[in-house]
Amino acid sequence: MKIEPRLSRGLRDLLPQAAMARRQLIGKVRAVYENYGFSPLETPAVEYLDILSGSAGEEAQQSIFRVVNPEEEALGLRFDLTVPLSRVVSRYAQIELPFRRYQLAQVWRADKPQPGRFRQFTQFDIDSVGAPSEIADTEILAVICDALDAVEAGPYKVKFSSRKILDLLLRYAGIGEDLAADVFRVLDKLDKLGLEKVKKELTAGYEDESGAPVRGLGLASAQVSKIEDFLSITGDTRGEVLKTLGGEFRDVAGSGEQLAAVESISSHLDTLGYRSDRVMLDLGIARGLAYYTGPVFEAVLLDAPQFGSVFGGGRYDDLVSRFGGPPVPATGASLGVDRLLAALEHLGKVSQRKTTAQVFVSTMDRALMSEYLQIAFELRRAGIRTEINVGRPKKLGKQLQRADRLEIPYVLIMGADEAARGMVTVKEMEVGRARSSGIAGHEQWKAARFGQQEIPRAALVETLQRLLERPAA
RNA sequence: GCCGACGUAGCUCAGUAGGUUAGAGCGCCUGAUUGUGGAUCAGGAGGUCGAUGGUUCAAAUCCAUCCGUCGGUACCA
Repeated sequence: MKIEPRLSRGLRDLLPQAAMARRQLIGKVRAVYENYGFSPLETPAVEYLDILSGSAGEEAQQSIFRVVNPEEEALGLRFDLTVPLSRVVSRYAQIELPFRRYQLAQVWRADKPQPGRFRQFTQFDIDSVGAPSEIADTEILAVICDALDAVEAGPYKVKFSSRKILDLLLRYAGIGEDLAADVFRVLDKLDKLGLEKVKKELTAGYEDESGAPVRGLGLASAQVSKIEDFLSITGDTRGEVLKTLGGEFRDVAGSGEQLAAVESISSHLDTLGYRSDRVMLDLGIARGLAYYTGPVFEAVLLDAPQFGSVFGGGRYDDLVSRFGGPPVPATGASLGVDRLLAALEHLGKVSQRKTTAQVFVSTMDRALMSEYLQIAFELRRAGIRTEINVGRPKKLGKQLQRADRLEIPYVLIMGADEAARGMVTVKEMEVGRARSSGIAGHEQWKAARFGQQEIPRAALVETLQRLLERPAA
Protein backbone atom coordinates (compact mmCIF):
# COMPACT_ATOMS: atom_id res chain seq x y z
CA MET A 1 0.00 0.00 0.00
CA LYS A 2 1.26 3.42 -0.91
CA ILE A 3 1.96 5.78 2.00
CA GLU A 4 1.25 9.43 1.32
CA PRO A 5 4.28 11.62 2.14
CA ARG A 6 2.11 13.89 4.22
CA LEU A 7 2.66 16.00 7.32
CA SER A 8 0.42 16.49 10.33
CA ARG A 9 -1.25 19.90 10.33
CA GLY A 10 0.77 22.90 11.31
CA LEU A 11 4.07 21.10 10.69
CA ARG A 12 6.37 21.83 7.80
CA ASP A 13 9.69 21.04 6.24
CA LEU A 14 12.31 23.67 5.63
CA LEU A 15 13.93 22.96 2.31
CA PRO A 16 17.57 24.03 1.93
CA GLN A 17 16.87 27.55 0.75
CA ALA A 18 14.63 28.30 3.72
CA ALA A 19 16.89 26.44 6.14
CA MET A 20 19.92 28.44 5.03
CA ALA A 21 18.11 31.75 5.40
CA ARG A 22 17.09 30.71 8.91
CA ARG A 23 20.60 29.69 9.90
CA GLN A 24 21.97 32.96 8.68
CA LEU A 25 19.47 34.88 10.79
CA ILE A 26 20.13 32.72 13.84
CA GLY A 27 23.87 33.18 13.51
CA LYS A 28 23.52 36.95 13.62
CA VAL A 29 21.28 36.87 16.68
CA ARG A 30 23.49 34.37 18.47
CA ALA A 31 26.48 36.65 17.95
CA VAL A 32 24.58 39.47 19.65
CA TYR A 33 23.47 37.29 22.56
CA GLU A 34 27.03 36.11 23.10
CA ASN A 35 28.27 39.66 22.84
CA TYR A 36 26.31 40.26 26.03
CA GLY A 37 28.09 37.33 27.63
CA PHE A 38 25.15 34.94 27.70
CA SER A 39 25.80 31.19 27.32
CA PRO A 40 23.82 28.44 25.61
CA LEU A 41 21.54 25.94 27.29
CA GLU A 42 19.92 22.87 25.75
CA THR A 43 17.07 20.90 27.26
CA PRO A 44 14.93 17.98 26.06
CA ALA A 45 11.89 18.59 23.92
CA VAL A 46 9.89 16.34 26.24
CA GLU A 47 9.01 17.30 29.81
CA TYR A 48 6.70 15.91 32.45
CA LEU A 49 3.21 17.21 31.97
CA ASP A 50 2.88 18.60 35.49
CA ILE A 51 6.06 20.63 34.98
CA LEU A 52 4.67 22.07 31.77
CA SER A 53 1.13 22.68 32.84
CA GLY A 54 1.71 23.98 36.33
CA SER A 55 2.02 27.52 35.11
CA ALA A 56 -0.89 27.31 32.72
CA GLY A 57 -4.59 27.32 33.30
CA GLU A 58 -6.64 24.27 32.49
CA GLU A 59 -7.69 25.45 29.03
CA ALA A 60 -4.10 26.10 28.15
CA GLN A 61 -3.28 22.45 28.58
CA GLN A 62 -5.32 21.66 25.52
CA SER A 63 -2.59 22.97 23.28
CA ILE A 64 0.14 20.83 24.80
CA PHE A 65 1.21 17.95 22.57
CA ARG A 66 1.02 14.80 24.64
CA VAL A 67 3.86 12.32 24.34
CA VAL A 68 3.53 8.59 24.78
CA ASN A 69 6.38 6.50 26.11
CA PRO A 70 6.51 2.76 26.87
CA GLU A 71 6.33 3.48 30.61
CA GLU A 72 3.11 5.42 30.04
CA GLU A 73 4.33 8.47 31.90
CA ALA A 74 2.43 11.74 31.61
CA LEU A 75 4.66 13.65 29.21
CA GLY A 76 4.34 16.52 26.78
CA LEU A 77 6.35 18.60 24.34
CA ARG A 78 7.57 21.94 25.70
CA PHE A 79 5.46 24.92 24.58
CA ASP A 80 8.03 27.53 25.54
CA LEU A 81 11.59 27.75 26.84
CA THR A 82 10.91 29.67 30.02
CA VAL A 83 9.34 26.77 31.89
CA PRO A 84 12.22 24.37 31.11
CA LEU A 85 14.62 27.13 32.14
CA SER A 86 12.89 27.44 35.48
CA ARG A 87 13.10 23.68 35.94
CA VAL A 88 16.82 23.69 35.15
CA VAL A 89 17.56 26.50 37.59
CA SER A 90 15.61 24.72 40.31
CA ARG A 91 17.25 21.36 39.65
CA TYR A 92 20.93 22.25 39.60
CA ALA A 93 22.22 23.82 42.76
CA GLN A 94 25.63 24.26 41.17
CA ILE A 95 24.33 26.83 38.69
CA GLU A 96 25.86 30.20 39.39
CA LEU A 97 23.21 32.88 39.76
CA PRO A 98 22.45 35.11 38.04
CA PHE A 99 22.14 32.47 35.33
CA ARG A 100 22.52 34.22 32.00
CA ARG A 101 21.57 31.84 29.25
CA TYR A 102 20.25 31.84 25.72
CA GLN A 103 18.41 28.96 24.14
CA LEU A 104 17.47 28.27 20.55
CA ALA A 105 14.94 25.49 20.28
CA GLN A 106 11.76 24.19 18.74
CA VAL A 107 8.59 24.43 20.76
CA TRP A 108 5.16 22.96 20.09
CA ARG A 109 1.66 24.27 20.54
CA ALA A 110 -1.35 22.42 19.19
CA ASP A 111 -3.11 25.62 18.15
CA LYS A 112 -4.88 26.28 14.93
CA PRO A 113 -2.19 27.06 12.33
CA GLN A 114 -2.29 30.51 10.78
CA PRO A 115 -0.10 32.29 8.29
CA GLY A 116 3.31 32.56 9.91
CA ARG A 117 2.06 30.53 12.87
CA PHE A 118 2.77 26.83 13.03
CA ARG A 119 2.40 24.03 15.54
CA GLN A 120 6.12 23.52 15.69
CA PHE A 121 8.11 26.69 15.76
CA THR A 122 11.41 28.06 16.89
CA GLN A 123 12.10 30.39 19.75
CA PHE A 124 15.38 32.05 20.51
CA ASP A 125 15.26 33.14 24.14
CA ILE A 126 17.59 35.16 26.30
CA ASP A 127 17.07 35.37 30.05
CA SER A 128 18.76 36.42 33.29
CA VAL A 129 17.59 34.26 36.18
CA GLY A 130 18.38 35.39 39.70
CA ALA A 131 18.64 38.98 38.58
CA PRO A 132 16.48 41.35 40.63
CA SER A 133 18.12 44.50 39.30
CA GLU A 134 16.50 46.71 36.71
CA ILE A 135 19.90 46.58 35.00
CA ALA A 136 18.87 43.10 33.86
CA ASP A 137 15.66 44.46 32.30
CA THR A 138 17.63 47.25 30.67
CA GLU A 139 19.98 44.70 29.17
CA ILE A 140 17.12 42.71 27.73
CA LEU A 141 15.64 45.79 26.05
CA ALA A 142 19.05 46.69 24.67
CA VAL A 143 19.78 43.20 23.38
CA ILE A 144 16.44 43.20 21.55
CA CYS A 145 17.48 46.40 19.79
CA ASP A 146 20.93 45.09 18.96
CA ALA A 147 19.53 41.85 17.60
CA LEU A 148 17.06 43.67 15.35
CA ASP A 149 19.87 45.91 14.17
CA ALA A 150 22.07 42.89 13.48
CA VAL A 151 19.51 41.19 11.26
CA GLU A 152 18.89 44.46 9.41
CA ALA A 153 15.17 44.31 10.03
CA GLY A 154 14.69 47.96 9.15
CA PRO A 155 12.99 50.41 11.51
CA TYR A 156 11.41 48.86 14.57
CA LYS A 157 9.77 49.82 17.80
CA VAL A 158 10.52 48.11 21.07
CA LYS A 159 7.62 48.79 23.38
CA PHE A 160 7.62 48.24 27.08
CA SER A 161 5.43 48.79 30.05
CA SER A 162 5.13 47.09 33.40
CA ARG A 163 2.71 44.83 35.16
CA LYS A 164 3.31 47.04 38.15
CA ILE A 165 1.91 49.98 36.19
CA LEU A 166 -1.09 47.89 35.27
CA ASP A 167 -1.55 46.97 38.92
CA LEU A 168 -1.64 50.69 39.66
CA LEU A 169 -4.21 51.05 36.91
CA LEU A 170 -6.48 48.52 38.64
CA ARG A 171 -6.34 50.53 41.82
CA TYR A 172 -6.78 53.76 39.88
CA ALA A 173 -9.89 52.42 38.16
CA GLY A 174 -11.17 50.60 41.23
CA ILE A 175 -11.03 47.13 39.67
CA GLY A 176 -10.67 44.09 41.89
CA GLU A 177 -7.47 42.04 41.69
CA ASP A 178 -9.46 38.93 40.86
CA LEU A 179 -10.16 40.44 37.45
CA ALA A 180 -6.53 41.37 36.83
CA ALA A 181 -5.62 38.50 34.50
CA ASP A 182 -8.79 38.94 32.43
CA VAL A 183 -8.40 42.69 32.14
CA PHE A 184 -4.75 42.38 31.07
CA ARG A 185 -5.64 39.74 28.53
CA VAL A 186 -8.23 42.04 26.97
CA LEU A 187 -5.95 45.08 27.05
CA ASP A 188 -3.32 43.04 25.25
CA LYS A 189 -5.63 42.94 22.22
CA LEU A 190 -5.67 46.70 21.87
CA ASP A 191 -3.33 46.70 18.89
CA LYS A 192 -5.27 44.04 17.08
CA LEU A 193 -8.87 44.97 17.83
CA GLY A 194 -8.80 48.69 18.47
CA LEU A 195 -10.17 50.70 21.37
CA GLU A 196 -13.86 50.26 20.62
CA LYS A 197 -13.90 46.48 20.65
CA VAL A 198 -11.68 46.39 23.70
CA LYS A 199 -14.10 48.69 25.51
CA LYS A 200 -17.00 46.45 24.57
CA GLU A 201 -15.16 43.37 25.73
CA LEU A 202 -14.40 45.07 29.05
CA THR A 203 -18.08 45.77 29.61
CA ALA A 204 -20.97 43.87 28.05
CA GLY A 205 -19.20 41.91 25.31
CA TYR A 206 -20.28 41.85 21.68
CA GLU A 207 -20.83 39.64 18.68
CA ASP A 208 -18.02 39.43 16.14
CA GLU A 209 -18.40 39.40 12.36
CA SER A 210 -18.82 35.65 12.20
CA GLY A 211 -21.61 35.84 14.76
CA ALA A 212 -19.65 34.26 17.59
CA PRO A 213 -20.32 35.84 20.97
CA VAL A 214 -17.44 37.51 22.78
CA ARG A 215 -17.94 37.43 26.50
CA GLY A 216 -17.63 40.78 28.27
CA LEU A 217 -15.97 41.32 31.64
CA GLY A 218 -18.81 43.41 33.00
CA LEU A 219 -16.83 46.45 34.13
CA ALA A 220 -18.73 49.64 34.96
CA SER A 221 -18.55 52.52 32.52
CA ALA A 222 -16.75 54.68 35.07
CA GLN A 223 -14.05 52.05 35.33
CA VAL A 224 -13.72 51.77 31.58
CA SER A 225 -13.43 55.50 31.18
CA LYS A 226 -10.58 55.47 33.70
CA ILE A 227 -8.90 52.79 31.59
CA GLU A 228 -9.50 54.90 28.51
CA ASP A 229 -7.88 57.89 30.19
CA PHE A 230 -4.91 55.71 31.03
CA LEU A 231 -4.56 54.34 27.50
CA SER A 232 -4.75 57.81 26.00
CA ILE A 233 -1.55 58.81 27.76
CA THR A 234 1.11 59.14 25.10
CA GLY A 235 4.13 61.28 24.49
CA ASP A 236 7.11 61.72 22.24
CA THR A 237 9.50 60.43 24.88
CA ARG A 238 9.45 57.95 27.72
CA GLY A 239 10.02 60.86 30.08
CA GLU A 240 6.89 62.65 28.93
CA VAL A 241 4.76 59.54 29.30
CA LEU A 242 6.11 58.92 32.80
CA LYS A 243 5.47 62.51 33.79
CA THR A 244 1.86 62.47 32.64
CA LEU A 245 1.35 59.08 34.20
CA GLY A 246 2.80 60.28 37.50
CA GLY A 247 0.33 63.13 37.51
CA GLU A 248 -2.60 60.89 36.72
CA PHE A 249 -1.63 58.31 39.35
CA ARG A 250 -0.55 60.79 42.04
CA ASP A 251 -3.27 59.61 44.43
CA VAL A 252 -2.75 55.91 43.83
CA ALA A 253 -1.00 54.14 46.69
CA GLY A 254 2.51 52.97 45.82
CA SER A 255 2.69 54.74 42.48
CA GLY A 256 5.80 56.72 43.29
CA GLU A 257 7.91 53.65 43.98
CA GLN A 258 6.69 51.64 40.99
CA LEU A 259 7.08 54.48 38.52
CA ALA A 260 10.59 55.18 39.82
CA ALA A 261 11.58 51.62 38.89
CA VAL A 262 10.40 52.15 35.32
CA GLU A 263 12.04 55.54 35.21
CA SER A 264 15.31 53.93 36.23
CA ILE A 265 15.21 51.59 33.23
CA SER A 266 14.35 54.49 30.97
CA SER A 267 17.23 56.62 32.16
CA HIS A 268 19.71 53.75 31.79
CA LEU A 269 18.50 53.32 28.23
CA ASP A 270 19.00 57.03 27.59
CA THR A 271 22.55 56.82 28.87
CA LEU A 272 23.28 53.97 26.47
CA GLY A 273 21.76 55.66 23.44
CA TYR A 274 18.55 53.58 23.21
CA ARG A 275 16.25 56.55 22.85
CA SER A 276 12.50 56.91 22.64
CA ASP A 277 12.48 56.71 18.86
CA ARG A 278 13.02 52.96 19.15
CA VAL A 279 12.35 51.97 22.75
CA MET A 280 9.04 53.42 23.78
CA LEU A 281 7.02 53.26 26.93
CA ASP A 282 3.69 52.03 25.60
CA LEU A 283 0.93 51.66 28.16
CA GLY A 284 -1.08 49.45 25.83
CA ILE A 285 1.40 46.61 26.25
CA ALA A 286 0.09 43.99 28.66
CA ARG A 287 1.21 40.57 27.41
CA GLY A 288 -1.28 37.78 27.72
CA LEU A 289 0.87 35.59 29.93
CA ALA A 290 -0.20 35.43 33.53
CA TYR A 291 3.26 34.88 34.98
CA TYR A 292 4.73 38.32 34.31
CA THR A 293 5.32 40.40 37.42
CA GLY A 294 7.24 43.49 36.30
CA PRO A 295 8.42 45.09 33.06
CA VAL A 296 6.97 43.56 29.88
CA PHE A 297 8.43 43.92 26.39
CA GLU A 298 7.37 43.61 22.78
CA ALA A 299 9.03 44.50 19.51
CA VAL A 300 7.39 45.13 16.14
CA LEU A 301 8.91 45.86 12.76
CA LEU A 302 7.52 49.14 11.50
CA ASP A 303 7.68 48.02 7.87
CA ALA A 304 5.89 44.74 8.61
CA PRO A 305 3.49 45.37 11.48
CA GLN A 306 1.07 42.74 10.22
CA PHE A 307 3.42 40.04 11.46
CA GLY A 308 2.81 41.12 15.03
CA SER A 309 5.48 41.22 17.67
CA VAL A 310 8.69 39.43 16.81
CA PHE A 311 10.12 39.70 20.31
CA GLY A 312 8.13 39.32 23.49
CA GLY A 313 9.11 39.03 27.10
CA GLY A 314 9.18 40.44 30.55
CA ARG A 315 10.01 39.90 34.19
CA TYR A 316 8.73 36.79 35.95
CA ASP A 317 9.85 36.82 39.56
CA ASP A 318 7.64 33.98 40.80
CA LEU A 319 7.95 31.32 38.13
CA VAL A 320 11.08 29.57 39.37
CA SER A 321 9.91 29.24 42.97
CA ARG A 322 7.05 27.15 41.69
CA PHE A 323 9.53 24.27 42.00
CA GLY A 324 10.15 25.15 45.63
CA GLY A 325 12.86 27.17 47.27
CA PRO A 326 13.25 30.90 47.70
CA PRO A 327 12.01 33.43 45.14
CA VAL A 328 14.29 33.70 42.11
CA PRO A 329 13.66 36.91 40.21
CA ALA A 330 14.10 36.61 36.46
CA THR A 331 13.66 38.57 33.27
CA GLY A 332 14.08 37.81 29.61
CA ALA A 333 12.75 37.89 26.09
CA SER A 334 11.87 35.45 23.37
CA LEU A 335 12.46 35.91 19.67
CA GLY A 336 9.89 34.30 17.39
CA VAL A 337 12.31 33.10 14.75
CA ASP A 338 9.64 31.97 12.30
CA ARG A 339 7.75 35.22 12.58
CA LEU A 340 10.82 37.37 12.15
CA LEU A 341 11.87 35.29 9.20
CA ALA A 342 8.44 35.56 7.61
CA ALA A 343 8.52 39.33 8.09
CA LEU A 344 12.02 39.66 6.66
CA GLU A 345 11.04 37.51 3.72
CA HIS A 346 8.04 39.74 3.12
CA LEU A 347 10.40 42.71 3.15
CA GLY A 348 12.70 41.04 0.65
CA LYS A 349 15.54 40.94 3.14
CA VAL A 350 16.15 37.23 3.17
CA SER A 351 18.96 35.50 1.36
CA GLN A 352 17.77 33.58 -1.69
CA ARG A 353 20.79 31.28 -1.87
CA LYS A 354 19.86 27.79 -2.98
CA THR A 355 22.98 25.88 -1.99
CA THR A 356 26.07 26.39 0.12
CA ALA A 357 28.34 25.42 -2.76
CA GLN A 358 30.55 28.12 -4.24
CA VAL A 359 32.25 25.98 -6.83
CA PHE A 360 31.02 23.08 -8.95
CA VAL A 361 33.62 20.68 -10.32
CA SER A 362 32.23 19.17 -13.49
CA THR A 363 33.31 15.72 -14.60
CA MET A 364 33.66 15.19 -18.32
CA ASP A 365 36.24 12.54 -18.90
CA ARG A 366 36.18 9.29 -16.96
CA ALA A 367 39.93 8.99 -17.35
CA LEU A 368 40.37 12.21 -15.35
CA MET A 369 38.08 11.27 -12.46
CA SER A 370 40.94 11.08 -9.99
CA GLU A 371 42.08 14.54 -11.07
CA TYR A 372 38.60 15.99 -10.53
CA LEU A 373 38.49 14.52 -7.05
CA GLN A 374 41.88 15.90 -6.18
CA ILE A 375 40.89 19.35 -7.37
CA ALA A 376 37.65 19.27 -5.36
CA PHE A 377 39.47 18.25 -2.18
CA GLU A 378 42.21 20.84 -2.69
CA LEU A 379 39.51 23.49 -2.79
CA ARG A 380 37.73 22.06 0.23
CA ARG A 381 40.94 21.94 2.23
CA ALA A 382 41.40 25.59 1.37
CA GLY A 383 37.96 26.35 2.82
CA ILE A 384 36.16 26.80 -0.49
CA ARG A 385 32.74 25.15 -0.45
CA THR A 386 32.90 22.75 -3.35
CA GLU A 387 30.52 20.32 -5.01
CA ILE A 388 31.80 17.70 -7.42
CA ASN A 389 29.44 16.03 -9.85
CA VAL A 390 28.18 12.94 -8.04
CA GLY A 391 25.19 12.31 -10.25
CA ARG A 392 25.37 9.96 -13.15
CA PRO A 393 28.15 11.22 -15.39
CA LYS A 394 25.98 13.41 -17.54
CA LYS A 395 26.85 15.63 -20.36
CA LEU A 396 28.57 18.87 -19.56
CA GLY A 397 25.40 20.74 -20.51
CA LYS A 398 23.43 18.96 -17.79
CA GLN A 399 26.07 19.74 -15.23
CA LEU A 400 26.11 23.42 -16.16
CA GLN A 401 22.34 23.41 -15.96
CA ARG A 402 22.51 22.11 -12.42
CA ALA A 403 25.06 24.74 -11.42
CA ASP A 404 22.89 27.38 -13.07
CA ARG A 405 19.72 26.27 -11.30
CA LEU A 406 21.41 26.06 -7.92
CA GLU A 407 23.14 29.36 -8.62
CA ILE A 408 26.58 28.01 -7.86
CA PRO A 409 28.85 30.93 -8.85
CA TYR A 410 31.76 29.06 -10.43
CA VAL A 411 32.08 25.90 -12.50
CA LEU A 412 35.37 24.19 -13.22
CA ILE A 413 35.72 22.51 -16.59
CA MET A 414 38.65 20.30 -17.47
CA GLY A 415 38.74 17.98 -20.43
CA ALA A 416 41.66 16.20 -21.97
CA ASP A 417 42.67 19.47 -23.71
CA GLU A 418 43.11 21.50 -20.56
CA ALA A 419 44.56 18.58 -18.62
CA ALA A 420 47.28 18.10 -21.21
CA ARG A 421 48.29 21.72 -20.85
CA GLY A 422 48.07 21.75 -17.04
CA MET A 423 45.15 24.20 -17.17
CA VAL A 424 41.63 24.34 -15.79
CA THR A 425 38.75 26.41 -17.20
CA VAL A 426 36.98 28.53 -14.59
CA LYS A 427 33.52 29.63 -15.66
CA GLU A 428 31.76 32.44 -13.85
CA MET A 429 28.08 31.63 -14.31
CA GLU A 430 26.71 35.08 -13.65
CA VAL A 431 28.34 36.49 -16.78
CA GLY A 432 26.34 34.27 -19.11
CA ARG A 433 23.19 34.75 -17.06
CA ALA A 434 23.44 38.49 -17.57
CA ARG A 435 24.07 38.15 -21.30
CA SER A 436 21.55 35.43 -22.04
CA SER A 437 18.65 37.59 -23.17
CA GLY A 438 20.73 39.27 -25.87
CA ILE A 439 21.62 35.99 -27.59
CA ALA A 440 19.28 34.53 -30.16
CA GLY A 441 20.77 31.39 -31.69
CA HIS A 442 21.98 28.49 -29.67
CA GLU A 443 25.16 28.09 -31.71
CA GLN A 444 26.09 31.64 -30.90
CA TRP A 445 25.35 31.07 -27.22
CA LYS A 446 27.53 27.99 -27.07
CA ALA A 447 30.38 29.60 -28.94
CA ALA A 448 30.46 32.65 -26.72
CA ARG A 449 31.66 30.70 -23.65
CA PHE A 450 30.72 33.54 -21.36
CA GLY A 451 32.73 34.22 -18.24
CA GLN A 452 35.40 31.63 -18.97
CA GLN A 453 39.10 31.80 -18.42
CA GLU A 454 41.86 29.21 -18.32
CA ILE A 455 43.87 29.13 -15.13
CA PRO A 456 47.00 27.11 -14.48
CA ARG A 457 46.03 24.16 -12.34
CA ALA A 458 48.72 25.17 -9.82
CA ALA A 459 47.13 28.61 -9.32
CA LEU A 460 43.55 27.36 -9.04
CA VAL A 461 43.00 27.63 -5.30
CA GLU A 462 44.52 31.06 -5.07
CA THR A 463 42.55 32.33 -8.08
CA LEU A 464 39.22 31.09 -6.76
CA GLN A 465 39.90 32.52 -3.32
CA ARG A 466 40.48 35.88 -4.94
CA LEU A 467 37.36 35.64 -7.10
CA LEU A 468 35.17 34.62 -4.16
CA GLU A 469 36.36 37.48 -2.01
CA ARG A 470 34.93 39.99 -4.43
CA PRO A 471 31.59 41.46 -3.39
CA ALA A 472 28.86 39.08 -4.50
CA ALA A 473 27.49 39.85 -7.94
C1' G B 1 -12.64 25.19 19.91
C1' C B 2 -16.68 27.84 16.98
C1' C B 3 -18.71 30.07 12.06
C1' G B 4 -18.00 30.20 6.72
C1' A B 5 -15.68 29.11 1.89
C1' C B 6 -12.77 25.83 -0.77
C1' G B 7 -9.92 20.84 -2.05
C1' U B 8 -8.83 18.38 -10.09
C1' A B 9 -0.97 17.00 -12.48
C1' G B 10 5.01 19.61 -8.93
C1' C B 11 2.53 24.98 -9.44
C1' U B 12 -1.72 28.16 -11.24
C1' C B 13 -6.30 26.75 -12.82
C1' A B 14 -10.37 24.89 -16.79
C1' G B 15 -14.02 20.99 -16.77
C1' U B 16 -20.59 19.84 -12.91
C1' A B 17 -28.63 20.64 -15.32
C1' G B 18 -24.29 12.85 -13.60
C1' G B 19 -22.72 9.91 -19.58
C1' U B 20 -16.69 7.09 -23.84
C1' U B 21 -9.88 7.26 -22.62
C1' A B 22 -10.26 14.14 -17.22
C1' G B 23 -7.65 19.03 -20.06
C1' A B 24 -4.50 23.82 -20.54
C1' G B 25 -0.37 27.01 -19.28
C1' C B 26 4.01 26.92 -16.51
C1' G B 27 7.48 23.42 -14.49
C1' C B 28 9.87 18.47 -15.17
C1' C B 29 12.34 14.50 -18.46
C1' U B 30 14.55 13.15 -23.47
C1' G B 31 16.45 14.79 -28.08
C1' A B 32 17.86 18.44 -32.02
C1' U B 33 23.42 20.27 -29.90
C1' U B 34 28.42 12.98 -28.58
C1' G B 35 32.95 19.91 -24.48
C1' U B 36 28.78 24.64 -22.56
C1' G B 37 23.82 26.71 -18.30
C1' G B 38 19.78 30.79 -21.45
C1' A B 39 16.29 31.03 -25.98
C1' U B 40 13.79 27.97 -29.87
C1' C B 41 11.69 23.44 -31.90
C1' A B 42 10.12 18.15 -31.50
C1' G B 43 8.74 14.21 -28.40
C1' G B 44 7.55 12.23 -23.39
C1' A B 45 6.36 11.29 -18.23
C1' G B 46 3.10 12.74 -14.42
C1' G B 47 -3.72 12.58 -11.80
C1' U B 48 -7.26 6.00 -7.93
C1' C B 49 -10.29 14.40 -9.45
C1' G B 50 -8.45 15.10 -0.69
C1' A B 51 -10.30 10.22 2.00
C1' U B 52 -14.19 6.88 3.19
C1' G B 53 -19.13 5.46 2.71
C1' G B 54 -23.85 6.17 0.11
C1' U B 55 -27.54 7.33 -4.14
C1' U B 56 -27.43 5.69 -9.45
C1' C B 57 -27.24 1.43 -15.13
C1' A B 58 -23.37 5.34 -14.71
C1' A B 59 -20.13 10.07 -9.92
C1' A B 60 -14.49 14.76 -10.54
C1' U B 61 -19.89 16.31 -10.81
C1' C B 62 -25.35 14.55 -6.13
C1' C B 63 -25.61 13.24 -0.45
C1' A B 64 -23.13 12.10 4.44
C1' U B 65 -18.90 11.79 7.47
C1' C B 66 -13.84 12.58 8.08
C1' C B 67 -9.13 14.96 6.77
C1' G B 68 -6.77 19.25 4.91
C1' U B 69 -6.35 24.49 3.21
C1' C B 70 -8.01 29.52 3.47
C1' G B 71 -10.86 33.65 5.88
C1' G B 72 -13.10 35.34 10.56
C1' U B 73 -13.33 34.55 15.89
C1' A B 74 -11.52 32.45 20.50
C1' C B 75 -6.86 30.95 22.71
C1' C B 76 -1.65 32.08 22.86
C1' A B 77 0.40 29.59 29.38
